[in-house]
Amino acid sequence: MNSPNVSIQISSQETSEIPDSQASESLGSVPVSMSPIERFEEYLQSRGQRNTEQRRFLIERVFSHHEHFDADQLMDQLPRKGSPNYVSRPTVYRTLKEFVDAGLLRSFELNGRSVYEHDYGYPQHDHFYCTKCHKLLEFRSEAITQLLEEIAKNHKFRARGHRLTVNGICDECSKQRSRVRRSQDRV
Amino acid sequence: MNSPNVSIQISSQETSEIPDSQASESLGSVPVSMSPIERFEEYLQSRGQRNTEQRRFLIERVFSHHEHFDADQLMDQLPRKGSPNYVSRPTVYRTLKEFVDAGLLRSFELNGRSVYEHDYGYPQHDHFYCTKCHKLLEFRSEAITQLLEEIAKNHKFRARGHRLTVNGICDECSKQRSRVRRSQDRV
DNA sequence: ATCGTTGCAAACGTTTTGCATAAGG
DNA sequence: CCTTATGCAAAACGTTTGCAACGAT
Repeated sequence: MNSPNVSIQISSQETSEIPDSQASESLGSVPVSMSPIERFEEYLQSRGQRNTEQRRFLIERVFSHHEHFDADQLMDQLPRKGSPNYVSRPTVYRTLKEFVDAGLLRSFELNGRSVYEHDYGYPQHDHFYCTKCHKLLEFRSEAITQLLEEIAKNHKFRARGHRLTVNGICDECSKQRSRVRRSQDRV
Repeated sequence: MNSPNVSIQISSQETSEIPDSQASESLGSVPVSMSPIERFEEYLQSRGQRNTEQRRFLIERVFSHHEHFDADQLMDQLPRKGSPNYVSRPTVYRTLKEFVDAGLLRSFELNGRSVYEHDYGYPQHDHFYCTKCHKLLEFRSEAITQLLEEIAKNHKFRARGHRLTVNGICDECSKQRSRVRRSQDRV
């Protein structure tokens, strides 16, 4: 495999200032009253689409735990061809796209693949990406959102969201520094 | 073509606070005394690599003007097969990767392709991405860099840089809003 | 009965590779 | 000369598509 899969850890220690409550209008997430499943059903209905077994199965899996994943990782967790709830690769891709359209998931690109994460009902956050262990760590900062809103306003840019990834070395990897040391990582 | 090519405009109106001078240690760019070409020569020497005609030609092209580009866009500007300074596609890809390794270029992914931009000697900045006209606009904010450094420190994360893209609609497209209006953009 | 959805296979677009030849040092 | 770099062709990668069969409404 070329690019390593990405694992996830949540680091939710609020970083600074204002607690995350009133999610901001243009850059934050939206308060929630339905479950993802209900929300998706509504979405499908509103567009004359059908609530199939595969879609039901996938949404259940995807929202059963909070984790970042890509299409491959999701497929790996699903029943194999021949087993009861098999879902084909194209359908997985198609359905993930629908989840994004429906506002249930957000996606971003990392190492040449699309990574998905919960959006619906999940607070705005950004990521640290450890270039050593390839873990993706979440962090929240209302200050970033506010700062970006201000900057966007100054530039007359109508912001609809942002993608921010801070690259570097996570605490864990920093500590292991002198452990194995293969050849010396290019920085 | 699947994903639209990305054009670039620079919007360097400083957004707030501190002027960009002392580029910060871990997240900013580094002050410069050599030209990109000299710097690359040094890099090659230090690794026992060769300064070939193709590399010289490419670095000259890439640094002749400041613009974002992807491999395709670069290839389009280069001489065709048969012409004097033809450089093959694999070599373009290999060389771009070297430029990144050498610290001359930075790259990020957009719509499933790698986009490159000057790094060496170019100040830290981030981007607005207009989802309507697919233009990439630069903006600079020292405040973001500082905020991220603080957040990283709080999380014991050793930051080595970041990627930030604010998505939305640029001023120009906002004004044209009611002009054509194809179907109503999904938000 | 209709029309959206699925699985399959095969395509796609971007990037990478193996290898023989060319050329820098 | 020795080794790295190049160009070619072909592969690999993640993702998407056309289409016939299927299934929800």
